[in-house]
Amino acid sequence: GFTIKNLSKEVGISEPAIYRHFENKFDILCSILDTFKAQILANQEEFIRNLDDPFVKLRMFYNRIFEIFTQNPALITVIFSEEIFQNEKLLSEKIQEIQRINEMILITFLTEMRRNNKLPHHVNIDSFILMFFGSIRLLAKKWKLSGYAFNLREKGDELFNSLIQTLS
Amino acid sequence: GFTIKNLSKEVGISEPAIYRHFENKFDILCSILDTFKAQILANQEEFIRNLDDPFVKLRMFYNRIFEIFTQNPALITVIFSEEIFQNEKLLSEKIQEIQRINEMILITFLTEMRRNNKLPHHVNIDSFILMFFGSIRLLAKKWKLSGYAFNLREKGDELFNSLIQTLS
Amino acid sequence: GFTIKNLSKEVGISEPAIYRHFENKFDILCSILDTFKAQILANQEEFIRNLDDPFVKLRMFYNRIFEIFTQNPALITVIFSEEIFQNEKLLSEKIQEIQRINEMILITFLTEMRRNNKLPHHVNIDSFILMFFGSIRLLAKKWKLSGYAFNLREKGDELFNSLIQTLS
Amino acid sequence: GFTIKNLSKEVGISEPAIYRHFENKFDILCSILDTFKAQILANQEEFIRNLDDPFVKLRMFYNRIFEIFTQNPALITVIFSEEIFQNEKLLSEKIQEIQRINEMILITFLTEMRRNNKLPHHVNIDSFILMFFGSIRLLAKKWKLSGYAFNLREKGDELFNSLIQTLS
DNA sequence: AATGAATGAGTGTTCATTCAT
DNA sequence: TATGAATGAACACTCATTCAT
Repeated sequence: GFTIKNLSKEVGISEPAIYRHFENKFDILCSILDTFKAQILANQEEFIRNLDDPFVKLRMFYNRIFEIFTQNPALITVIFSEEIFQNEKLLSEKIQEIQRINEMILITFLTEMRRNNKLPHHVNIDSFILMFFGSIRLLAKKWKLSGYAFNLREKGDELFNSLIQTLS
Repeated sequence: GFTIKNLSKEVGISEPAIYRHFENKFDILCSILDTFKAQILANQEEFIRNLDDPFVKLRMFYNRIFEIFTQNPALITVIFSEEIFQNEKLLSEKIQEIQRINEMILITFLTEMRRNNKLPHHVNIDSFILMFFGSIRLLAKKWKLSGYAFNLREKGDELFNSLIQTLS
Repeated sequence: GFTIKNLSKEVGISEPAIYRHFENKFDILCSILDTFKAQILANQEEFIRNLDDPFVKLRMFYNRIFEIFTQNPALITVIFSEEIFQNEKLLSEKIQEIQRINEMILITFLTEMRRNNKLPHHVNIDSFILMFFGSIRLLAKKWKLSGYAFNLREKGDELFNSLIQTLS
Repeated sequence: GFTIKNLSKEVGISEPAIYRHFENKFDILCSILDTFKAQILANQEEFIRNLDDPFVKLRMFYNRIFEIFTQNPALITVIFSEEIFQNEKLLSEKIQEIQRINEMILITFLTEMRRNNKLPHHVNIDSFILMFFGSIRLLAKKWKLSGYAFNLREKGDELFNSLIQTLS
C-alpha cells in the first residue's frame, strides 16, 4: 500500500512533488528510520544515564517506546516489517541497527541489576530480551490491527508488570 | 518477491500453468493458510485432549510450533506478516483466526492449570499470551533474518524454560 | 522518438508485449546491432576472401553497404548515432566494433593493393578511411533527411567513382 | 543528457533562472545554432572574399572549421545530430541551412578553380562535397568519442592533404 | 532577478491474469 | 494439460515548464 501515488494523495501534493523532497522511495524510508533512530539516541540515552535505579530506568525506557508508537502509529508497520525490506540491504540493516540499539539499552539495565544482585540467577538475559521486545511488538501490532480499538498504554502497563515479575 | 513469475520459476512450470491449480494469487495464499490451519487443528487438538498434565501439553504444543517452522521456514513470513494482507480482508482474517486458535489452545492449558491451582494468582493470562507468542515470533523472525544461522530448537528450549519460570 | 510506446504502436501490440520478446529497451538495440554485425560478418567476409582483384572486392563491399541501407533505412539512424548511446557503454562499444570491422575490411583491400603495387605511394590510408566511410555516412544521412527523395544507389555509384579516383 | 536540470547544474543557477534568459529548451538550441551560423557568416565570408588564391582560401576555410570544434567541442554533437531534431522542423532546418551555407562556400571555391582551369575535369563536385564534409564530420566525431585523445589539428592537416590531392 | 515548490504529460518496466493453440 | 503471447492497470521516476515569493 505504500506507493508514491498513495503517499502524494495523503500529503496532498502531486507525485513529482515528492521528489523535490526525497530522492526516491527508498530515501523516504531511510529518512523515517534515521529520524526514528535519532529520536531514540537523543531521548533515551540521555535520561537513562542520569537516573539511579535501573528498574525506574527500565520503566521509563518501556514507556517511551509506547509513547512513540502512540504518537506515530505508522512506525509500527515500518519498524516491525523487516522481511519487506529484505531485498534492500541498507533498509533492513537500519531496522536491525535500531533493534540492536534498543537491545543494548535493555542489556545495560539488566547488567546493572545483576551487578547490584537485584536480578535472580535463574533469569536468562537472551530469553528475557525476546520476551520483552517480542511482547511489545505483538501488543503494538494487535493494537494497530484492531484499528486502535483499545488503550495501548493501559495494556502496556499490564504487560510491563508481568514482565518485571519475571525478574523478581 | 512473491510474484507469479517467481513462483512459476521455482516450481518449474509456466505462469499460466499455475492458474490450472489455483484460481488466482489470492487463492494460493488462502490454500497455504488453510493447510496450515488444518495441520494445527488436526495435529494439536488431538493429542492435547489426551494428555493429562497441562505442563506436558504446553511443552508439546510449543515444540510442535518450532517443528513446523523448522520444516517450513517460508511460513514464518506468511504467518507473521499480517500488515501485508491488511487490504485483503479474507487473508488477514485467516491469519488472525489461526492466531486466535493458537491463543485458545494456550488459554485452555492455562485455565486448566488455574483450575488445578497450579498457576500462581499473580500471573496475568493476557500478558502471558503476549509474552508467549511474541517471543516465539521474534525468535523465529531473527532466525530467518540471520539466514538460519543458529539452531532454532536449542534457542527455543532456552526460551521455553524462561517462559514457564514465569508461571511458577 | 524511439519510445516503447511508439515501437509497440508500430508493431501493433501493447507495450508490455514487447517485454515478452526483449528484456528491455537496451536489449532491443543490442539485438539490432548484433543482427547487423552478424550480417556483415556472414555476408561480407565470405565473398571478400574468394575474389581476386581487390578493386572488385572493394566495389562489392561498397555496394553491399548501400544495399543494406536501402533495404533497412532505419539502420542509418542507429548505426550513425554513436553520441546518443554514449551513456550506455555496451551499445556504443557495439557500434564502434561494427565500424572497426568495416574499417578492417577496407584496410585489408588497401594493403593487398599496396602489396601488388597498385596503390600510389601518396595515398594516406588513414585519411582514405575517413573519406570513404565519412562520405558514405553523409550521403546516407542526406538521403534519409531528404525523405528518400533521390536514388541512393545512383549517387552512391557516382561517389564510388570519385573515391577510387583518389587511389589511382 | 541535455536536460534543463543538467544545464542549470552546469551553469550554476537554478532551473527557473534559465527561463529568464531563454523562452524554452527549443530556444536554447536555436540560439546556439544562430550564434554558430552568425560566426560562420561573419568570420568566413569576410576573409574569403579578400584572398586571391582559392586553394589558400580553401585551406583557411578548412582550418577555421577545426578551430571552432577545438574551441567548442560540444558543437560537434549539436551540429552533426540532425536526426535528433528531426521532429522539430525549425531546428533541423537551421542545421541544414548551416550545412548548405558551408557547402555553398566550398562550391564557390571549386567553381573559381574550375574557372581558372585549376580543377581537373574528372572531379565531380557533388562527390567532393560529400568526401570533404563527410570526412571532417567523421574525424570530429571520432575525436569526440575517443575522449579527445588525439590531436585534432594534426589529423586534420593529414586529411586536408589527402583531400586536395583529389583535386590535382 | 532568482529560487523552492509544484505539476501534467510522459517513460521504461512489472504484475496478475487471459486467451489461443 | 501446458504454454507462448498478449494486455490493462499500476508503479517509480523524469522532464519541461509554471508560479508564488
